[in-house]
Amino acid sequence: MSEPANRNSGESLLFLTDEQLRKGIEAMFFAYRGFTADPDRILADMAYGRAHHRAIHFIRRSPGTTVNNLLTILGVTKQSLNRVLRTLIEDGLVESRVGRRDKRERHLYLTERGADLEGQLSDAQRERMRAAYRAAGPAAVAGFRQVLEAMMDPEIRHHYDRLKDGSS
Amino acid sequence: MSEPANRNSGESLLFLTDEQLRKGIEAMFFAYRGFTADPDRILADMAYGRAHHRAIHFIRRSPGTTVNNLLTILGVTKQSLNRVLRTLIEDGLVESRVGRRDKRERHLYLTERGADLEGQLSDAQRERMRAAYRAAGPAAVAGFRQVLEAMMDPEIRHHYDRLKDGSS
DNA sequence: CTTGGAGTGTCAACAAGACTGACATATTAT
DNA sequence: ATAATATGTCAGTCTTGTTGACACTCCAAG
Repeated sequence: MSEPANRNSGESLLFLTDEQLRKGIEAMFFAYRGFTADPDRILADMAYGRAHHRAIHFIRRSPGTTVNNLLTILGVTKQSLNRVLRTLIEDGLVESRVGRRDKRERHLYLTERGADLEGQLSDAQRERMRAAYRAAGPAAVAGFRQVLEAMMDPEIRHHYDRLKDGSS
Repeated sequence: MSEPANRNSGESLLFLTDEQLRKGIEAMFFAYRGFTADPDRILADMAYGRAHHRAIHFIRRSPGTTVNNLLTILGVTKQSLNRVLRTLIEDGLVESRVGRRDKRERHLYLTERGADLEGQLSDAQRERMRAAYRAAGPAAVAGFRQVLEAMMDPEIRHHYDRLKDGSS
């Protein structure tokens, strides 16, 4: 193929072979396995799974969020989320309060016990993230976030951006 | 909280708050959704799922790989993989050849039809990866890979490193 | 005030894809 | 010969996702 010999450095560095992209795809696959490994190990001992982890993560992140909002963020059906929420509420990890303005809505909060579990799971996951950040260095971390953000669907990106940012 | 006012820049930039790490965790979660979205859409029309995609990806990557090897890379049980492989072989997307040195082993190859599907799925996934790489720039891509690699379990990292690298 | 629609909860049925455990069969290594 | 390895398969379970249907509460528009 007739690739021009000289271009500016930005463009030439952005000539990406299929093999380079493939390696990036594999990095995502393997890294995600590591990313979920620690919480999964903790959850395996209890009657909970990854879905419960996700629910309590985002409830802790946005206390008082509604079921519908959580639905959108998690990208699952209400039936699927409801099963998870029901067990968490029954077990006393999550509290569901009827909305005062709109009584159809349920606002979700972690109980003390729920916050305990969330902390335990988050600690494990953050520890791995922290170790990876330290190993890679600050510049790498910035790049990491940039690429991940560019990989999100625009709608999802919108929800992501609305979550409190810890970069300040 | 007696943080020394002056440290070297590397250390001070590596002081990571829980909120910063939390944001990174969420970035992984949302980005992985985008990462799998395109192949999932294609597969939804067929009788295949994400598990089939993973299998043919790594068969295409390491033609002639054995069942046991694939098992380790994918991190699933042989029963789980066998179900997937069986359908792929029955449908003529994957060929299983008895090993010539060790006749217990089965070496796996994509057929022409299998390679077609693999290409279709990979094209979609690579396109998103390429777009994200372009949007973030070359420096970000390097950091992205560094952090992901540091996040992998050491054993898995070993398998990852052994796959052909496209960075040359 | 009635009616329509939105937000929520719940029931039932189902499917993908993971798991464990047990067992069969070749084949190779000791 | 015997033990270990590589694979395949059957049976059962679990988590987590899906559709579809239906009821209830509440808000807002007519």
